[in-house]
Amino acid sequence: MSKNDKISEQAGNLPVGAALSWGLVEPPKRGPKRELSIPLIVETAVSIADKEGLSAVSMNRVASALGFTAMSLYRYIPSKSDLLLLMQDAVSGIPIPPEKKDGDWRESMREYVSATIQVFRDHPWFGDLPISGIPVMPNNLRVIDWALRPMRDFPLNDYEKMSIVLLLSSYARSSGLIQRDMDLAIQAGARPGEFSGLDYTAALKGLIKPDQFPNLYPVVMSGAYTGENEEENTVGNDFDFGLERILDGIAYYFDSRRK
Amino acid sequence: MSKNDKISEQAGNLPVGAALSWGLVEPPKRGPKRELSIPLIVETAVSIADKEGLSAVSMNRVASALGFTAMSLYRYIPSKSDLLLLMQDAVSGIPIPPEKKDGDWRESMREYVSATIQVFRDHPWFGDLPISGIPVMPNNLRVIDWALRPMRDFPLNDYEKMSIVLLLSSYARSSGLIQRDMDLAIQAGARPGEFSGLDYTAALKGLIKPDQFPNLYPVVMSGAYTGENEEENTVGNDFDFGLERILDGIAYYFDSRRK
DNA sequence: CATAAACAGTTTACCATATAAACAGTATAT
DNA sequence: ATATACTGTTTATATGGTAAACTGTTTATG
Repeated sequence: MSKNDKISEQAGNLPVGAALSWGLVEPPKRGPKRELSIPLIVETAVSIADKEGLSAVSMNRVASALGFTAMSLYRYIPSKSDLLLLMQDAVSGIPIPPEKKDGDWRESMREYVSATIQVFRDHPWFGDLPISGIPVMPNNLRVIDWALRPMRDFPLNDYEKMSIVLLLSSYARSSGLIQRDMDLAIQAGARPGEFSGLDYTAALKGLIKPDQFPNLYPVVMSGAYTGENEEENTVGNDFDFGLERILDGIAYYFDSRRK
Repeated sequence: MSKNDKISEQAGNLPVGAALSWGLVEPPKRGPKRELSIPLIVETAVSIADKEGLSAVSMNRVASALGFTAMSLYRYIPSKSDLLLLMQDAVSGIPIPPEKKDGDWRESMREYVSATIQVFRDHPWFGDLPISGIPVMPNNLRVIDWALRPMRDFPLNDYEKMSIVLLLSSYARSSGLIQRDMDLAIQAGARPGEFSGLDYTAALKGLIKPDQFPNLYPVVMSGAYTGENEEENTVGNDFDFGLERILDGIAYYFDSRRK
Protein backbone atom coordinates (compact mmCIF):
# COMPACT_ATOMS: atom_id res chain seq x y z
CA MET A 1 0.00 0.00 0.00
CA SER A 2 1.32 3.39 -0.93
CA LYS A 3 1.27 6.29 1.46
CA ASN A 4 -1.91 7.98 0.31
CA ASP A 5 -4.09 4.91 0.61
CA LYS A 6 -5.99 5.35 3.81
CA ILE A 7 -8.80 3.25 2.56
CA SER A 8 -11.15 1.37 4.83
CA GLU A 9 -11.19 -2.41 4.78
CA GLN A 10 -14.74 -2.25 3.56
CA ALA A 11 -13.65 -0.87 0.24
CA GLY A 12 -12.45 -4.30 -0.75
CA ASN A 13 -11.71 -4.45 -4.43
CA LEU A 14 -13.82 -1.47 -5.31
CA PRO A 15 -12.34 1.01 -7.76
CA VAL A 16 -10.82 3.92 -5.86
CA GLY A 17 -13.41 6.27 -7.29
CA ALA A 18 -16.12 4.15 -5.76
CA ALA A 19 -14.36 4.01 -2.42
CA LEU A 20 -14.11 7.80 -2.47
CA SER A 21 -17.75 8.17 -3.33
CA TRP A 22 -18.76 5.90 -0.48
CA GLY A 23 -16.69 8.02 1.88
CA LEU A 24 -14.41 5.12 2.66
CA VAL A 25 -11.25 7.18 2.50
CA GLU A 26 -10.35 8.76 5.82
CA PRO A 27 -9.75 12.51 5.78
CA PRO A 28 -6.19 13.44 6.78
CA LYS A 29 -5.55 14.42 10.41
CA ARG A 30 -2.47 16.61 10.17
CA GLY A 31 -1.01 19.03 7.71
CA PRO A 32 -2.31 22.26 6.25
CA LYS A 33 -6.02 22.71 5.78
CA ARG A 34 -7.34 21.53 2.45
CA GLU A 35 -8.39 24.28 0.13
CA LEU A 36 -10.28 22.00 -2.19
CA SER A 37 -12.65 19.11 -1.73
CA ILE A 38 -13.78 16.19 -3.81
CA PRO A 39 -17.32 17.51 -4.28
CA LEU A 40 -15.97 20.88 -5.37
CA ILE A 41 -13.64 19.31 -7.90
CA VAL A 42 -16.30 17.00 -9.24
CA GLU A 43 -18.85 19.78 -9.48
CA THR A 44 -16.41 21.92 -11.43
CA ALA A 45 -15.60 19.07 -13.78
CA VAL A 46 -19.30 18.41 -14.33
CA SER A 47 -20.02 21.99 -15.15
CA ILE A 48 -17.16 22.09 -17.66
CA ALA A 49 -18.44 18.90 -19.27
CA ASP A 50 -21.98 20.24 -19.38
CA LYS A 51 -20.84 23.33 -21.23
CA GLU A 52 -18.03 22.07 -23.43
CA GLY A 53 -18.26 18.32 -23.52
CA LEU A 54 -16.21 15.58 -22.01
CA SER A 55 -13.15 16.32 -24.11
CA ALA A 56 -12.84 19.70 -22.43
CA VAL A 57 -12.39 18.01 -19.07
CA SER A 58 -8.68 17.74 -18.42
CA MET A 59 -6.98 17.83 -15.07
CA ASN A 60 -5.45 21.11 -16.06
CA ARG A 61 -8.75 22.62 -17.15
CA VAL A 62 -10.54 21.61 -13.99
CA ALA A 63 -7.74 22.79 -11.74
CA SER A 64 -7.42 26.10 -13.60
CA ALA A 65 -11.13 26.73 -13.25
CA LEU A 66 -10.61 26.45 -9.51
CA GLY A 67 -7.45 28.55 -9.49
CA PHE A 68 -5.06 25.70 -8.76
CA THR A 69 -2.54 23.62 -10.61
CA ALA A 70 -3.34 20.29 -12.18
CA MET A 71 -1.25 18.37 -9.70
CA SER A 72 -3.17 19.69 -6.75
CA LEU A 73 -6.15 17.58 -7.82
CA TYR A 74 -4.10 14.45 -7.23
CA ARG A 75 -4.18 15.14 -3.52
CA TYR A 76 -7.89 14.40 -3.70
CA ILE A 77 -8.48 12.09 -6.62
CA PRO A 78 -5.85 9.57 -7.60
CA SER A 79 -6.47 9.52 -11.33
CA LYS A 80 -8.54 11.00 -14.05
CA SER A 81 -10.54 7.83 -14.51
CA ASP A 82 -11.60 8.12 -10.90
CA LEU A 83 -12.69 11.68 -11.55
CA LEU A 84 -14.85 10.43 -14.40
CA LEU A 85 -16.39 7.80 -12.14
CA LEU A 86 -17.18 10.45 -9.58
CA MET A 87 -18.71 12.68 -12.22
CA GLN A 88 -20.87 9.82 -13.40
CA ASP A 89 -22.08 9.16 -9.91
CA ALA A 90 -22.57 12.83 -9.12
CA VAL A 91 -25.10 13.44 -11.87
CA SER A 92 -26.84 10.20 -10.94
CA GLY A 93 -27.75 11.82 -7.66
CA ILE A 94 -31.22 12.73 -8.85
CA PRO A 95 -34.09 13.18 -6.42
CA ILE A 96 -36.07 10.03 -5.92
CA PRO A 97 -39.78 10.70 -5.58
CA PRO A 98 -41.56 9.32 -2.53
CA GLU A 99 -43.43 6.09 -2.94
CA LYS A 100 -47.10 6.46 -3.81
CA LYS A 101 -49.74 4.59 -1.86
CA ASP A 102 -51.96 3.61 -4.76
CA GLY A 103 -49.03 1.81 -6.33
CA ASP A 104 -49.52 1.81 -10.09
CA TRP A 105 -46.36 -0.09 -10.99
CA ARG A 106 -46.53 0.85 -14.65
CA GLU A 107 -46.62 4.52 -13.82
CA SER A 108 -43.78 4.09 -11.34
CA MET A 109 -41.64 2.43 -13.96
CA ARG A 110 -42.45 5.17 -16.42
CA GLU A 111 -41.28 7.74 -13.90
CA TYR A 112 -38.04 5.88 -13.38
CA VAL A 113 -37.33 5.59 -17.09
CA SER A 114 -38.23 9.17 -17.76
CA ALA A 115 -35.98 10.48 -15.00
CA THR A 116 -33.12 8.32 -16.25
CA ILE A 117 -33.52 9.61 -19.78
CA GLN A 118 -33.46 13.15 -18.42
CA VAL A 119 -29.97 12.63 -17.04
CA PHE A 120 -28.69 11.95 -20.53
CA ARG A 121 -30.34 15.11 -21.78
CA ASP A 122 -29.17 17.30 -18.93
CA HIS A 123 -25.60 16.05 -19.18
CA PRO A 124 -24.91 15.19 -22.81
CA TRP A 125 -21.49 13.78 -21.93
CA PHE A 126 -23.08 11.22 -19.62
CA GLY A 127 -23.66 8.75 -22.41
CA ASP A 128 -20.10 9.11 -23.63
CA LEU A 129 -18.69 7.50 -20.53
CA PRO A 130 -18.16 3.82 -21.20
CA ILE A 131 -19.93 1.56 -18.74
CA SER A 132 -17.30 -0.55 -17.07
CA GLY A 133 -19.07 -3.24 -15.17
CA ILE A 134 -22.12 -3.17 -12.98
CA PRO A 135 -22.85 -0.02 -10.99
CA VAL A 136 -21.17 0.15 -7.61
CA MET A 137 -21.34 3.85 -6.85
CA PRO A 138 -23.80 5.00 -4.20
CA ASN A 139 -26.00 7.25 -6.30
CA ASN A 140 -26.18 4.70 -9.07
CA LEU A 141 -27.26 2.09 -6.60
CA ARG A 142 -29.85 4.41 -5.14
CA VAL A 143 -31.35 4.70 -8.59
CA ILE A 144 -31.38 0.95 -8.98
CA ASP A 145 -33.06 0.65 -5.62
CA TRP A 146 -35.70 3.01 -6.95
CA ALA A 147 -36.13 0.91 -10.08
CA LEU A 148 -36.70 -2.16 -7.94
CA ARG A 149 -39.22 -0.43 -5.70
CA PRO A 150 -42.37 -0.95 -7.77
CA MET A 151 -41.66 -4.68 -7.82
CA ARG A 152 -41.12 -5.08 -4.11
CA ASP A 153 -44.18 -7.19 -3.44
CA PHE A 154 -44.24 -8.97 -6.77
CA PRO A 155 -43.97 -12.76 -6.90
CA LEU A 156 -40.65 -12.63 -8.71
CA ASN A 157 -37.27 -13.90 -7.69
CA ASP A 158 -34.30 -11.59 -7.51
CA TYR A 159 -32.96 -12.61 -10.88
CA GLU A 160 -36.24 -11.83 -12.52
CA LYS A 161 -36.36 -8.46 -10.83
CA MET A 162 -32.85 -7.61 -11.89
CA SER A 163 -33.63 -8.69 -15.43
CA ILE A 164 -36.52 -6.30 -15.50
CA VAL A 165 -34.37 -3.50 -14.15
CA LEU A 166 -31.84 -4.29 -16.84
CA LEU A 167 -34.61 -4.12 -19.39
CA LEU A 168 -35.81 -0.74 -18.22
CA SER A 169 -32.40 0.80 -17.71
CA SER A 170 -31.05 -0.36 -21.02
CA TYR A 171 -34.04 1.03 -22.79
CA ALA A 172 -33.64 4.28 -20.91
CA ARG A 173 -30.00 4.46 -21.90
CA SER A 174 -30.65 3.93 -25.60
CA SER A 175 -33.53 6.36 -25.65
CA GLY A 176 -31.54 8.85 -23.65
CA LEU A 177 -28.67 8.72 -26.11
CA ILE A 178 -30.92 9.28 -29.06
CA GLN A 179 -32.80 12.10 -27.41
CA ARG A 180 -29.55 13.72 -26.44
CA ASP A 181 -28.41 13.55 -30.03
CA MET A 182 -31.61 15.17 -31.14
CA ASP A 183 -31.14 17.93 -28.59
CA LEU A 184 -27.62 18.52 -29.84
CA ALA A 185 -28.76 18.54 -33.46
CA ILE A 186 -31.37 21.16 -32.66
CA GLN A 187 -28.89 23.25 -30.68
CA ALA A 188 -26.41 23.02 -33.54
CA GLY A 189 -29.09 24.70 -35.62
CA ALA A 190 -27.58 26.42 -38.60
CA ARG A 191 -24.09 25.24 -37.82
CA PRO A 192 -22.50 23.00 -40.46
CA GLY A 193 -24.04 19.64 -39.77
CA GLU A 194 -21.93 17.40 -37.66
CA PHE A 195 -24.25 15.66 -35.33
CA SER A 196 -26.63 12.90 -35.52
CA GLY A 197 -29.23 11.63 -37.80
CA LEU A 198 -31.13 14.51 -39.18
CA ASP A 199 -28.08 15.80 -41.01
CA TYR A 200 -27.36 12.47 -42.62
CA THR A 201 -30.78 12.09 -44.11
CA ALA A 202 -29.83 13.19 -47.60
CA ALA A 203 -26.68 11.10 -47.71
CA LEU A 204 -28.45 8.00 -46.49
CA LYS A 205 -31.25 8.38 -48.96
CA GLY A 206 -28.67 8.20 -51.72
CA LEU A 207 -26.82 5.25 -50.26
CA ILE A 208 -29.51 2.89 -49.08
CA LYS A 209 -30.51 0.89 -52.15
CA PRO A 210 -33.59 -1.31 -52.10
CA ASP A 211 -31.72 -4.40 -53.31
CA GLN A 212 -29.02 -4.19 -50.66
CA PHE A 213 -31.28 -3.00 -47.87
CA PRO A 214 -34.77 -4.24 -48.74
CA ASN A 215 -36.17 -3.73 -45.26
CA LEU A 216 -34.37 -0.57 -44.29
CA TYR A 217 -34.99 1.15 -47.61
CA PRO A 218 -38.62 2.11 -47.04
CA VAL A 219 -37.85 3.21 -43.50
CA VAL A 220 -35.09 5.55 -44.61
CA MET A 221 -37.19 6.90 -47.48
CA SER A 222 -40.12 7.65 -45.22
CA GLY A 223 -37.80 9.60 -42.97
CA ALA A 224 -38.55 7.39 -40.01
CA TYR A 225 -34.95 6.27 -39.73
CA THR A 226 -33.47 9.68 -39.23
CA GLY A 227 -36.46 10.92 -37.30
CA GLU A 228 -37.93 13.44 -39.71
CA ASN A 229 -41.58 14.34 -39.46
CA GLU A 230 -41.96 13.37 -35.88
CA GLU A 231 -45.49 14.70 -36.06
CA GLU A 232 -46.47 11.98 -38.55
CA ASN A 233 -45.65 9.45 -35.92
CA THR A 234 -49.08 8.07 -35.16
CA VAL A 235 -48.02 6.16 -32.10
CA GLY A 236 -47.46 9.39 -30.30
CA ASN A 237 -44.06 9.68 -28.75
CA ASP A 238 -41.57 7.36 -30.32
CA PHE A 239 -39.86 6.65 -27.06
CA ASP A 240 -42.97 5.94 -25.09
CA PHE A 241 -43.89 3.30 -27.60
CA GLY A 242 -41.02 0.93 -26.83
CA LEU A 243 -41.47 1.41 -23.12
CA GLU A 244 -45.14 0.50 -23.31
CA ARG A 245 -44.19 -2.71 -25.13
CA ILE A 246 -41.78 -3.57 -22.34
CA LEU A 247 -44.42 -2.84 -19.74
CA ASP A 248 -46.91 -4.96 -21.65
CA GLY A 249 -44.40 -7.78 -21.74
CA ILE A 250 -43.89 -7.52 -18.00
CA ALA A 251 -47.62 -7.40 -17.35
CA TYR A 252 -48.13 -10.42 -19.56
CA TYR A 253 -45.56 -12.30 -17.55
CA PHE A 254 -47.28 -11.45 -14.29
CA ASP A 255 -50.61 -12.60 -15.65
CA SER A 256 -49.26 -15.84 -17.03
CA ARG A 257 -47.65 -16.61 -13.69
CA ARG A 258 -50.72 -15.85 -11.67
CA LYS A 259 -52.67 -18.58 -13.46
CA MET B 1 -11.77 21.64 -49.21
CA SER B 2 -8.26 20.49 -48.43
CA LYS B 3 -6.19 18.55 -50.89
CA ASN B 4 -6.83 15.05 -49.67
CA ASP B 5 -10.58 15.31 -49.82
CA LYS B 6 -11.58 13.53 -52.97
CA ILE B 7 -14.93 12.71 -51.55
CA SER B 8 -17.98 12.07 -53.63
CA GLU B 9 -20.93 14.42 -53.46
CA GLN B 10 -22.99 11.58 -52.12
CA ALA B 11 -21.05 11.58 -48.88
CA GLY B 12 -22.91 14.70 -47.88
CA ASN B 13 -22.40 15.46 -44.25
CA LEU B 14 -21.37 11.96 -43.32
CA PRO B 15 -18.40 11.59 -41.01
CA VAL B 16 -15.28 10.88 -43.04
CA GLY B 17 -15.02 7.42 -41.55
CA ALA B 18 -18.46 6.63 -42.90
CA ALA B 19 -17.62 8.01 -46.32
CA LEU B 20 -14.55 5.80 -46.39
CA SER B 21 -16.52 2.79 -45.36
CA TRP B 22 -19.06 3.39 -48.08
CA GLY B 23 -16.26 3.58 -50.63
CA LEU B 24 -17.09 7.18 -51.43
CA VAL B 25 -13.48 8.30 -51.48
CA GLU B 26 -11.88 7.97 -54.90
CA PRO B 27 -8.62 6.01 -55.00
CA PRO B 28 -5.68 8.11 -56.17
CA LYS B 29 -4.71 7.92 -59.84
CA ARG B 30 -1.05 8.89 -59.81
CA GLY B 31 1.89 8.54 -57.51
CA PRO B 32 3.64 5.49 -56.05
CA LYS B 33 1.64 2.36 -55.44
CA ARG B 34 0.06 2.17 -52.04
CA GLU B 35 1.62 -0.36 -49.74
CA LEU B 36 -1.21 -0.31 -47.25
CA SER B 37 -4.96 -0.30 -47.51
CA ILE B 38 -7.83 0.72 -45.30
CA PRO B 39 -9.03 -2.84 -44.71
CA LEU B 40 -5.52 -3.91 -43.76
CA ILE B 41 -5.11 -1.07 -41.30
CA VAL B 42 -8.51 -1.62 -39.76
CA GLU B 43 -7.97 -5.35 -39.49
CA THR B 44 -4.67 -4.78 -37.72
CA ALA B 45 -6.24 -2.30 -35.33
CA VAL B 46 -9.06 -4.71 -34.57
CA SER B 47 -6.69 -7.55 -33.81
CA ILE B 48 -4.68 -5.35 -31.45
CA ALA B 49 -7.86 -4.27 -29.69
CA ASP B 50 -9.07 -7.84 -29.45
CA LYS B 51 -5.86 -8.91 -27.73
CA GLU B 52 -4.95 -5.88 -25.65
CA GLY B 53 -7.97 -3.67 -25.44
CA LEU B 54 -8.87 -0.37 -26.96
CA SER B 55 -6.25 1.56 -25.05
CA ALA B 56 -3.53 -0.38 -26.84
CA VAL B 57 -4.74 0.97 -30.17
CA SER B 58 -2.62 3.99 -30.99
CA MET B 59 -1.67 5.16 -34.43
CA ASN B 60 1.90 4.27 -33.64
CA ARG B 61 1.04 0.80 -32.41
CA VAL B 62 -1.05 -0.01 -35.44
CA ALA B 63 1.52 1.33 -37.87
CA SER B 64 4.37 -0.49 -36.13
CA ALA B 65 2.49 -3.76 -36.30
CA LEU B 66 2.40 -3.25 -40.05
CA GLY B 67 6.02 -2.16 -40.29
CA PHE B 68 5.29 1.48 -41.04
CA THR B 69 5.39 4.80 -39.26
CA ALA B 70 2.39 6.33 -37.57
CA MET B 71 2.13 9.10 -40.11
CA SER B 72 1.73 6.72 -43.00
CA LEU B 73 -1.71 5.81 -41.72
CA TYR B 74 -2.86 9.36 -42.28
CA ARG B 75 -2.55 8.80 -46.02
CA TYR B 76 -5.47 6.40 -45.63
CA ILE B 77 -7.48 7.47 -42.64
CA PRO B 78 -7.70 11.12 -41.72
CA SER B 79 -7.94 10.77 -37.96
CA LYS B 80 -7.96 8.28 -35.18
CA SER B 81 -11.65 8.77 -34.53
CA ASP B 82 -12.29 7.69 -38.09
CA LEU B 83 -10.21 4.60 -37.49
CA LEU B 84 -12.38 3.79 -34.50
CA LEU B 85 -15.50 4.24 -36.61
CA LEU B 86 -14.10 1.89 -39.20
CA MET B 87 -13.22 -0.66 -36.54
CA GLN B 88 -16.72 -0.47 -35.19
CA ASP B 89 -18.18 -1.06 -38.59
CA ALA B 90 -15.70 -3.80 -39.45
CA VAL B 91 -16.70 -6.07 -36.61
CA SER B 92 -20.34 -5.36 -37.36
CA GLY B 93 -19.85 -7.17 -40.63
CA ILE B 94 -21.27 -10.40 -39.30
CA PRO B 95 -22.84 -12.98 -41.60
CA ILE B 96 -26.55 -12.51 -41.92
CA PRO B 97 -28.41 -15.80 -42.08
CA PRO B 98 -30.75 -16.35 -45.01
CA GLU B 99 -34.42 -15.75 -44.43
CA LYS B 100 -36.40 -18.80 -43.41
CA LYS B 101 -39.61 -19.68 -45.17
CA ASP B 102 -41.61 -20.72 -42.14
CA GLY B 103 -41.05 -17.29 -40.65
CA ASP B 104 -41.18 -17.57 -36.89
CA TRP B 105 -40.61 -13.92 -36.09
CA ARG B 106 -39.80 -14.56 -32.45
CA GLU B 107 -37.06 -16.97 -33.36
CA SER B 108 -35.73 -14.56 -35.97
CA MET B 109 -35.52 -11.80 -33.42
CA ARG B 110 -33.78 -14.11 -30.97
CA GLU B 111 -31.20 -14.89 -33.62
CA TYR B 112 -30.62 -11.22 -34.25
CA VAL B 113 -30.20 -10.41 -30.57
CA SER B 114 -27.97 -13.36 -29.96
CA ALA B 115 -25.67 -12.51 -32.86
CA THR B 116 -25.47 -8.92 -31.69
CA ILE B 117 -24.53 -9.98 -28.19
CA GLN B 118 -21.84 -12.20 -29.63
CA VAL B 119 -20.11 -9.21 -31.18
CA PHE B 120 -19.64 -7.71 -27.72
CA ARG B 121 -18.17 -10.97 -26.49
CA ASP B 122 -15.88 -11.53 -29.46
CA HIS B 123 -14.58 -7.97 -29.35
CA PRO B 124 -14.63 -6.81 -25.74
CA TRP B 125 -13.60 -3.30 -26.75
CA PHE B 126 -16.71 -2.95 -28.90
CA GLY B 127 -18.82 -1.77 -26.01
CA ASP B 128 -16.22 0.78 -24.98
CA LEU B 129 -16.74 2.82 -28.10
CA PRO B 130 -19.19 5.59 -27.35
CA ILE B 131 -22.18 5.62 -29.66
CA SER B 132 -22.23 8.95 -31.42
CA GLY B 133 -25.51 9.26 -33.17
CA ILE B 134 -27.53 6.82 -35.18
CA PRO B 135 -25.67 4.20 -37.22
CA VAL B 136 -24.65 5.34 -40.70
CA MET B 137 -21.96 2.82 -41.56
CA PRO B 138 -22.76 0.13 -44.11
CA ASN B 139 -22.31 -2.94 -41.95
CA ASN B 140 -24.24 -1.39 -39.12
CA LEU B 141 -27.07 -0.62 -41.47
CA ARG B 142 -27.01 -4.13 -42.85
CA VAL B 143 -27.55 -5.40 -39.34
CA ILE B 144 -30.43 -3.02 -38.86
CA ASP B 145 -31.90 -4.20 -42.12
CA TRP B 146 -31.70 -7.71 -40.72
CA ALA B 147 -33.42 -6.66 -37.53
CA LEU B 148 -36.25 -5.18 -39.55
CA ARG B 149 -36.63 -8.28 -41.72
CA PRO B 150 -38.91 -10.34 -39.48
CA MET B 151 -41.33 -7.43 -39.36
CA ARG B 152 -41.49 -6.82 -43.09
CA ASP B 153 -45.09 -7.86 -43.55
CA PHE B 154 -46.34 -6.70 -40.19
CA PRO B 155 -49.07 -4.10 -39.99
CA LEU B 156 -46.80 -1.57 -38.34
CA ASN B 157 -45.69 1.82 -39.47
CA ASP B 158 -42.02 2.65 -39.86
CA TYR B 159 -41.80 4.41 -36.53
CA GLU B 160 -43.19 1.40 -34.74
CA LYS B 161 -40.75 -0.87 -36.52
CA MET B 162 -37.80 1.32 -35.64
CA SER B 163 -38.95 1.49 -32.05
CA ILE B 164 -38.93 -2.27 -31.89
CA VAL B 165 -35.47 -2.41 -33.42
CA LEU B 166 -34.35 0.11 -30.83
CA LEU B 167 -35.84 -2.09 -28.16
CA LEU B 168 -34.06 -5.19 -29.35
CA SER B 169 -30.74 -3.54 -30.08
CA SER B 170 -30.60 -1.69 -26.80
CA TYR B 171 -31.33 -4.86 -24.92
CA ALA B 172 -28.65 -6.65 -26.92
CA ARG B 173 -26.18 -3.93 -26.08
CA SER B 174 -26.80 -4.02 -22.36
CA SER B 175 -26.76 -7.78 -22.24
CA GLY B 176 -23.67 -7.88 -24.40
CA LEU B 177 -21.83 -5.52 -22.08
CA ILE B 178 -22.68 -7.56 -19.04
CA GLN B 179 -21.77 -10.84 -20.67
CA ARG B 180 -18.52 -9.37 -21.85
CA ASP B 181 -17.74 -8.29 -18.30
CA MET B 182 -18.44 -11.78 -17.07
CA ASP B 183 -16.14 -13.21 -19.72
CA LEU B 184 -13.41 -10.83 -18.68
CA ALA B 185 -13.92 -11.64 -15.00
CA ILE B 186 -13.57 -15.33 -15.73
CA GLN B 187 -10.50 -14.80 -17.88
CA ALA B 188 -8.97 -12.63 -15.20
CA GLY B 189 -9.18 -15.71 -13.02
CA ALA B 190 -6.66 -15.52 -10.24
CA ARG B 191 -5.47 -12.09 -11.21
CA PRO B 192 -6.02 -9.37 -8.59
CA GLY B 193 -9.65 -8.50 -9.08
CA GLU B 194 -10.25 -5.44 -11.13
CA PHE B 195 -13.18 -6.22 -13.31
CA SER B 196 -16.79 -6.31 -12.92
CA GLY B 197 -19.29 -7.48 -10.45
CA LEU B 198 -18.20 -10.73 -8.98
CA ASP B 199 -15.21 -9.13 -7.34
CA TYR B 200 -17.24 -6.43 -5.72
CA THR B 201 -19.65 -8.79 -4.05
CA ALA B 202 -18.04 -8.67 -0.65
CA ALA B 203 -17.66 -4.91 -0.66
CA LEU B 204 -21.22 -4.33 -1.71
CA LYS B 205 -22.58 -6.66 0.91
CA GLY B 206 -20.94 -4.49 3.52
CA LEU B 207 -22.12 -1.22 2.03
CA ILE B 208 -25.71 -1.83 1.05
CA LYS B 209 -27.71 -1.24 4.21
CA PRO B 210 -31.38 -2.22 4.37
CA ASP B 211 -32.53 1.19 5.54
CA GLN B 212 -30.81 3.09 2.76
CA PHE B 213 -31.45 0.50 0.07
CA PRO B 214 -34.57 -1.36 1.13
CA ASN B 215 -35.23 -2.87 -2.27
CA LEU B 216 -31.72 -3.52 -3.40
CA TYR B 217 -30.62 -5.00 -0.08
CA PRO B 218 -32.19 -8.43 -0.50
CA VAL B 219 -31.04 -8.62 -4.09
CA VAL B 220 -27.43 -7.95 -3.18
CA MET B 221 -27.58 -10.36 -0.24
CA SER B 222 -28.96 -13.16 -2.35
CA GLY B 223 -26.10 -12.67 -4.76
CA ALA B 224 -28.44 -11.92 -7.63
CA TYR B 225 -27.03 -8.43 -8.06
CA THR B 226 -23.48 -9.47 -8.71
CA GLY B 227 -24.51 -12.62 -10.51
CA GLU B 228 -23.40 -15.30 -8.10
CA ASN B 229 -25.03 -18.72 -8.17
CA GLU B 230 -26.22 -18.48 -11.70
CA GLU B 231 -27.45 -22.05 -11.34
CA GLU B 232 -30.02 -20.98 -8.75
CA ASN B 233 -31.57 -18.81 -11.37
CA THR B 234 -34.83 -20.61 -11.94
CA VAL B 235 -35.75 -18.60 -15.01
CA GLY B 236 -33.00 -20.30 -16.92
CA ASN B 237 -30.69 -17.90 -18.67
CA ASP B 238 -30.83 -14.47 -17.19
CA PHE B 239 -30.47 -12.79 -20.52
CA ASP B 240 -33.08 -14.80 -22.32
CA PHE B 241 -35.58 -13.77 -19.70
CA GLY B 242 -35.61 -10.09 -20.55
CA LEU B 243 -35.72 -10.82 -24.24
CA GLU B 244 -38.74 -13.07 -23.84
CA ARG B 245 -40.53 -10.27 -22.00
CA ILE B 246 -39.80 -7.92 -24.88
CA LEU B 247 -41.06 -10.47 -27.38
CA ASP B 248 -44.17 -11.01 -25.29
CA GLY B 249 -44.75 -7.29 -25.26
CA ILE B 250 -44.41 -7.13 -29.02
CA ALA B 251 -46.72 -10.11 -29.51
CA TYR B 252 -49.26 -8.53 -27.21
CA TYR B 253 -49.19 -5.39 -29.28
CA PHE B 254 -49.78 -7.33 -32.47
CA ASP B 255 -52.71 -9.13 -30.94
CA SER B 256 -54.29 -6.01 -29.57
CA ARG B 257 -54.02 -4.36 -32.96
CA ARG B 258 -55.46 -7.27 -34.84
CA LYS B 259 -58.70 -7.02 -32.91
C1' DC C 1 7.65 23.85 23.75
C1' DA C 2 10.57 21.71 20.29
C1' DT C 3 10.63 18.71 16.85
C1' DA C 4 9.25 15.09 13.67
C1' DA C 5 5.69 13.32 10.88
C1' DA C 6 1.98 13.96 7.81
C1' DC C 7 0.16 16.68 5.05
C1' DA C 8 -0.93 20.89 1.26
C1' DG C 9 -0.08 22.77 -3.14
C1' DT C 10 3.70 23.74 -6.61
C1' DT C 11 7.45 23.03 -9.66
C1' DT C 12 9.77 20.30 -12.64
C1' DA C 13 10.17 16.55 -15.48
C1' DC C 14 8.90 12.68 -18.31
C1' DC C 15 6.36 10.11 -21.38
C1' DA C 16 2.72 8.92 -24.60
C1' DT C 17 -0.08 10.44 -28.07
C1' DA C 18 -2.29 12.77 -32.09
C1' DT C 19 -1.22 15.15 -35.90
C1' DA C 20 0.68 19.33 -38.80
C1' DA C 21 4.38 20.52 -41.98
C1' DA C 22 8.16 19.84 -44.69
C1' DC C 23 10.79 16.40 -47.24
C1' DA C 24 12.59 13.08 -50.78
C1' DG C 25 11.40 9.66 -53.89
C1' DT C 26 7.94 7.59 -57.58
C1' DA C 27 4.26 6.87 -60.86
C1' DT C 28 1.22 9.07 -64.21
C1' DA C 29 -0.98 12.68 -67.26
C1' DT C 30 0.03 16.14 -70.44
C1' DA D 1 10.08 15.56 -70.73
C1' DT D 2 8.29 17.37 -67.12
C1' DA D 3 4.83 18.97 -63.94
C1' DT D 4 1.70 16.96 -60.79
C1' DA D 5 -0.18 14.08 -57.52
C1' DC D 6 0.93 11.01 -55.07
C1' DT D 7 3.91 7.74 -51.51
C1' DG D 8 5.97 6.96 -46.88
C1' DT D 9 9.29 9.41 -43.67
C1' DT D 10 11.27 12.82 -40.79
C1' DT D 11 10.79 16.49 -37.83
C1' DA D 12 8.29 19.27 -34.85
C1' DT D 13 4.49 20.83 -31.91
C1' DA D 14 0.85 20.71 -28.69
C1' DT D 15 -1.72 18.41 -25.31
C1' DG D 16 -2.38 15.61 -21.54
C1' DG D 17 -1.64 12.40 -17.53
C1' DT D 18 1.05 11.81 -13.79
C1' DA D 19 5.66 10.63 -10.99
C1' DA D 20 9.08 12.87 -8.05
C1' DA D 21 11.10 16.33 -5.62
C1' DC D 22 10.39 20.73 -3.15
C1' DT D 23 8.59 24.27 0.14
C1' DG D 24 5.74 25.56 3.52
C1' DT D 25 2.01 24.31 7.24
C1' DT D 26 -0.40 21.91 10.75
C1' DT D 27 -0.65 18.52 14.34
C1' DA D 28 0.94 14.79 17.37
C1' DT D 29 4.52 13.43 20.34
C1' DG D 30 8.51 13.76 23.34
